[in-house]
Amino acid sequence: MKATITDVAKQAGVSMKTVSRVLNNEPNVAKATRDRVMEVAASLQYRPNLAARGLASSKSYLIALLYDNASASYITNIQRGAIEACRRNGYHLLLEPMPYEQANSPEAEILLGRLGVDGVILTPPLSDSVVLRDILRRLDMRHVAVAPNKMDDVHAVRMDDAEAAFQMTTYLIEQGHRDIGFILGHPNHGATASRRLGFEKALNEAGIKLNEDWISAGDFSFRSGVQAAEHLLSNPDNRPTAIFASNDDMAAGVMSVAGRLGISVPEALSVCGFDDTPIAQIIWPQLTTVAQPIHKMGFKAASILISRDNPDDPKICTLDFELIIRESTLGGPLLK
Amino acid sequence: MKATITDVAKQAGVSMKTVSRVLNNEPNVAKATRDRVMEVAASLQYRPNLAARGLASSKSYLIALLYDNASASYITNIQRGAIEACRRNGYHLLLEPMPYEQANSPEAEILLGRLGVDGVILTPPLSDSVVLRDILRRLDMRHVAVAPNKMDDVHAVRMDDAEAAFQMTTYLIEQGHRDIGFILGHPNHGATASRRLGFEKALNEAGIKLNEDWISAGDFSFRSGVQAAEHLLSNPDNRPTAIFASNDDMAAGVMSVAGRLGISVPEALSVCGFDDTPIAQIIWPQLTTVAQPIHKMGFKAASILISRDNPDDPKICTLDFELIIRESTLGGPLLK
DNA sequence: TTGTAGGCGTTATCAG
DNA sequence: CTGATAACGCCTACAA
Repeated sequence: MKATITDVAKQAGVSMKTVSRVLNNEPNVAKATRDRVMEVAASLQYRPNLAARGLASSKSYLIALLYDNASASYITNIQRGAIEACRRNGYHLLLEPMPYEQANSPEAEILLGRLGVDGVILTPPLSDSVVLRDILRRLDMRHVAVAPNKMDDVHAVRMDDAEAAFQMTTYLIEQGHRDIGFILGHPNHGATASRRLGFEKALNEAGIKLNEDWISAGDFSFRSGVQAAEHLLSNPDNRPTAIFASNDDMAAGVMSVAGRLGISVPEALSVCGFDDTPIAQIIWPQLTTVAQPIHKMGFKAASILISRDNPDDPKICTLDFELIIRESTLGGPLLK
Repeated sequence: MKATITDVAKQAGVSMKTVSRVLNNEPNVAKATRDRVMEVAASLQYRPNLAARGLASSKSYLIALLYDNASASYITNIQRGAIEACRRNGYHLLLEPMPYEQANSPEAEILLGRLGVDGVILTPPLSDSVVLRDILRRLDMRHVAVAPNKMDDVHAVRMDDAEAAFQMTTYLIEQGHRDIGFILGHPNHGATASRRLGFEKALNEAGIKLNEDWISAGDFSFRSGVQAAEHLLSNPDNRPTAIFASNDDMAAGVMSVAGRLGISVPEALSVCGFDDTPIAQIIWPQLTTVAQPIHKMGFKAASILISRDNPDDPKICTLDFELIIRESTLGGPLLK
């Protein structure tokens, strides 16, 4: 049979409350007592029972990560960060996939209701669902959104997607490009609008007229990048000299089409992406992109949930991004 | 305040035990009673408290997924499968990363000890650690290994890696290749040895003498594939006509080197990988590879842990693989 | 600095 | 078929 707190208490000749105090690092325990308890606990291989602890304290020491079919690299990075924060505080991370469509349905409330966790991390595009955030609020569950857009009603960890897209576009313009194509992300994602905004703002400030025809739909998938590129590059006499895809997978799609059409990258076409996923360094030429601090975002999100201070006052944490310049954009018109 | 089982019992005019019976689908409840309880429970938005249930039944309804830095796509697929099985049974999946080196240290026992889950899924390379499996047995924790090699002392979900490598190599030989290079995986992974075994067996049966020089070290990373390819392709007068990489990332590395050296794939060099990760369809030409039923493995693994039958008799479940032939190998010597 | 009593919300036992 | 009552292992109050 497994040792319980009572066993430890008996062996150590103290009350169970004292053992509890020692185990939870509470003050007001004599050092000698503390040491003795620790010793006995170790010798008995005592492990606190999470369920019992949870029942008594009405805490579960569990955090749930809610996600839709985000890219594998994105989701694993968020996970790593969140788990790191959990480990430091004796928490564990639960995985809960939830299709975006379901977020607006009654099922969502049921699923969340039985979850019984201390907090929930929402990742895009779920973090953009107002309905979902309402449900969470109604259920009185702490939650934090990992999201690109500003929200003042919830805790949020974000990155300034618009600013990043602005800077990237400005960089392309500085390379001499004036004919720049843009591939949109999945319409459900808030990031899609933000990135487009930054793109358009940069063109605007540079006095370049927006060519609506060169803004092409996409959904963050490689395949959609291929289709968008086929559209953007279809007219040999009038095509962009640079294409900014809203993520790396779609940028890879562009490169693949360029290769097939004999358009050499970066000499005849500059390509850049967003996210700095592993693929950015695997394709050739390597991809210019925006590195998001995804790992750190996961860490921050979990930390906010775990910390007990000011649970009410919504806090927004904006993290830095970084432009990663690689070969795929080193061939702008200015170089010719 | 949240509704408890007692509230439901009062409202429905029955005892809490009866409510409990209804909720757990136990027999011996009159249909009328059952319906009434269900109704009240719904109207009260009653959700059973996991901690309380866990305490009383000494079950946590939690399964942990233990993993090292497996590839993002591998780990997310396992996750999806495992979660699916969990959901069907009211379980949840906990994520526990653990570096392979740590698996042999005392920390592992501590971490696992406090985990308090009903079962553990081990993924490669952790599933190959005898020490880790011993710890789990000592802690009396149910576990199932997702692993390529045969083990008769634990529950295991596996795929016949050796056979898959054998078939793939045989396929290459049938295409007319006799000079075939092989890139090994990470030495910590049991899959590495199995795949090599299958490769060598195929050469053997075809009466082709093994060229040790053409078996190159790797570690499953893209970078290591690049290095291995640089080695294998270094001598223009004597190089393999096909390279079989132990996974897709390394195969992508090979293609990248081939591109740089002006060796066209598949005309001058056939390349194949293993795993059928997304990258296999993103690189060009698309990669011939082995599709593992990773999702299904995760599902099976979780199902075994959840099911309560024959918990002692170790069961091994071998799943099917599939050879996926794509462009990267459609240029063997026979075609010329 | 330490201990005692009571309860957290379920499930299990055993009687009706 | 149903119900009272006792665990389950820990934490929170409140005493001492």
